[in-house]
Amino acid sequence: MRMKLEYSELWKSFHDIGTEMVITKSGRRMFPYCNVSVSGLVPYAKYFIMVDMVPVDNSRYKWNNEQWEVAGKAEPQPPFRTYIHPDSPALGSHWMKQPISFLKLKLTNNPLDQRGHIILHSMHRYQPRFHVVQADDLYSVRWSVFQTFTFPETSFTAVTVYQNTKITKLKIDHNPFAKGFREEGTHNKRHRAQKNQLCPESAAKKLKTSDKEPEFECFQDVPRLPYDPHRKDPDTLMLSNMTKEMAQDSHMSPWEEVQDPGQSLHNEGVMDYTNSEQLVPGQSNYQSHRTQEFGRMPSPSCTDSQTDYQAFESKSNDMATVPEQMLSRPQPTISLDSSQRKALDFSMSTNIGGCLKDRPGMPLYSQYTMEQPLGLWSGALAGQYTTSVYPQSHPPPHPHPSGYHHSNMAEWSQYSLFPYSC
DNA sequence: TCGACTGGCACCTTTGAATGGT
DNA sequence: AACCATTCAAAGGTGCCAGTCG
Repeated sequence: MRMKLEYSELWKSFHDIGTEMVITKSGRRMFPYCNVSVSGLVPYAKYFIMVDMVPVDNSRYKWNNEQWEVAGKAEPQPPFRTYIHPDSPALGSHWMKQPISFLKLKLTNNPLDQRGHIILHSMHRYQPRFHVVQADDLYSVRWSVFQTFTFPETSFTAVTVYQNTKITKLKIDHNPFAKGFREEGTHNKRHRAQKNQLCPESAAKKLKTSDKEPEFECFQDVPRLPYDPHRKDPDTLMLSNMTKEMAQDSHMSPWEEVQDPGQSLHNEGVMDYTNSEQLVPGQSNYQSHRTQEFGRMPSPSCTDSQTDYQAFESKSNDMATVPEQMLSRPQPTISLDSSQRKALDFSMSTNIGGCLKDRPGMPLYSQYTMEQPLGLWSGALAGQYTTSVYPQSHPPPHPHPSGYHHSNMAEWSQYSLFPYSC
């Protein structure tokens, strides 16, 4: 299986300066947005394609003297969300037919967001990850074969206001929605429009004829992102029928059930971000490699801490080395007796995203899921949970502070729980 | 005091319904 | 009746900026 980032030259032009993505309370699209093409899928097998964003490091940044510099430790990670491409699940032939667009993926800084947007912290760096999961439906995603792809040039700093004016200019130059801010000689269109207020009809007419081409415009040497007006963007569907059905079944928003839980798609067990504390953007820190992970979601019956994750170094330029820390990933699963479930249920109802009140001074961010695929909200009856509770001071390793969790929790990890979570 | 954030604004694109012509 | 092209308004995506907040 191969994945290629479309318009990587445009991404690189942003990356060279230090990509920034605006995040807003209501959600903001990315620009450039993620667009990938895949090959090597089994044409008649069904796949889910997903995206999530992982912190690049454990730092918060500030823009100072025309450059990014570390401004302290990262804030506690907000609820972790995974964006499922709305075509999912679809046949391999469908995914390989044309590039896969994540145009409508939105980023927000609202930790209480109910619309399924990916929640990020401002002034933190993130790296998008693309997951290809071979699964017939959401119920089997949990333990299906998957591969994860990462493109270093897509990393970015989340901001509420652009810091680097060069980034602002690049965005204005290439994003059609920002056309109104482009310069035209000494005056931009905004100024011209103000003049045309005396004669709005002629101004509108002029715009209608001259600004017709609905494409991403690229100046100089930056490639264009083509726009096909005849293509019905699959993103407009927003959710697959499967997801909608699940939502209807549960009388909840699909996002609330599927994506809201703040769970990582895959076990990022020993991701160690602490070694990458550096200025962003580094002047020459662009890494030309691609990373790719291989794995299998654990069997529901597997309760061991280790699974058969594999990774290998790719020979191609598009798929290069796998970070060493990804080679082994713990997969803790625990079975709880009734008293433990009771304690966990109490914790779920009182402490999600907050602190364990009975452990003052030990702020926690809690995530809980149920292992049984059909258990969903009644999963307590199944008696099997996968859970992670970790300090807000991201990242650990940190001695696990909780009293009722897997022994492997000392190894900092965020467990693979998607999508059965709450 | 200052940096981060928010909401409103003007400008723009996108979308889909309505309309008319072939 | 079906198809296509055009028009139009509404919805929504942009960056900017003044004000607010911590």
